[in-house]
Amino acid sequence: MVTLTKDSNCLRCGKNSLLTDDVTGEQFCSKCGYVVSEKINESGPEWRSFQTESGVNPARTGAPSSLLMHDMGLSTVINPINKDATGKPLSSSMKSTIERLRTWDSRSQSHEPEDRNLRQALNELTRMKDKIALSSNVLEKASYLYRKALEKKLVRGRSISAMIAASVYAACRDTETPRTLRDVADAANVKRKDIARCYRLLHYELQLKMPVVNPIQCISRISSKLELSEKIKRHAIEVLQIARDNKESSGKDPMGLAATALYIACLKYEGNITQRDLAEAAGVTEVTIRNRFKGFKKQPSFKLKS
DNA sequence: TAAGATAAGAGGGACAT
DNA sequence: ATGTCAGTCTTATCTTA
Repeated sequence: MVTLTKDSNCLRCGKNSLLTDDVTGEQFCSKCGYVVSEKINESGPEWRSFQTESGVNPARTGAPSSLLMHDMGLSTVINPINKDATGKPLSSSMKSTIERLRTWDSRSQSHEPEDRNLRQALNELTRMKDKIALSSNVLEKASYLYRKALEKKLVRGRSISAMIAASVYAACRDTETPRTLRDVADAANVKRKDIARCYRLLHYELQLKMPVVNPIQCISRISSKLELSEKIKRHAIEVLQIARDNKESSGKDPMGLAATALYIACLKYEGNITQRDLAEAAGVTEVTIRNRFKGFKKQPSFKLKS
């Protein structure tokens, strides 16, 4: 789940104590709590491509994953006759294995336009990986979803970039990796609106079951940007729990909720954080924070502890 | 200068037509 | 399929303390 990455120092405190959450791909400092969400370091082993068409040098691939190669790493033709190298018939278990391999083999080779489409999408995916920190977990899931979308002909008439971006967003949601639609849109250079449309389509057509975004996860992201203390974070989480119990949080932007909770916490302790600071860090407007704030204040069990 | 208020507009879900 | 409605969020501008 959490592993130590060597040779990387925290950007804030300089200590060699960065940890990586393997699920979300997020790096954070175990000493000061700084979260690196902009870039992911090359810390894994070097993986080499399996496919060496026409004798080219083995290239370094983006991630250690066969799903990320457009043909699953299979680029050979499998003999359609069920005999082994010496001409004897294959055993039944081997025969079924070969059958399965042939299925993938034909899938990777028979649909030329789809294959080209997938190649392009996976290119796009690797580009996005470099812009926002994405774990291999998310990348795998995203490419899996995109394959499904291709299968169902959902990409027809839509832009590849938008659809792969939507797959990435869906993968993030599914793995509870805190990335907003906006983050993904910026990384993909696609309009937020278009990705949202594709995401809804994926969600509907593939019958995806997504966990609800927990605003508590947004807190650490925002507070890391503003270098807020642990005390404030804890208080903000309490505020969020009260809000959730009062049904004040349903249907609201989780980033807005998290920002408001932090704002309330900042009012109690260290008061020199403004709405604008929080709004900018959370990627919402000040007005949203104010509206949430108004809603929070209405709750009977909520008291502005001074 | 930070915070609050207000208004107009976009986008999407629910529901009825 | 298309339109309406309530609700959310954003942008912009003005006012208040």
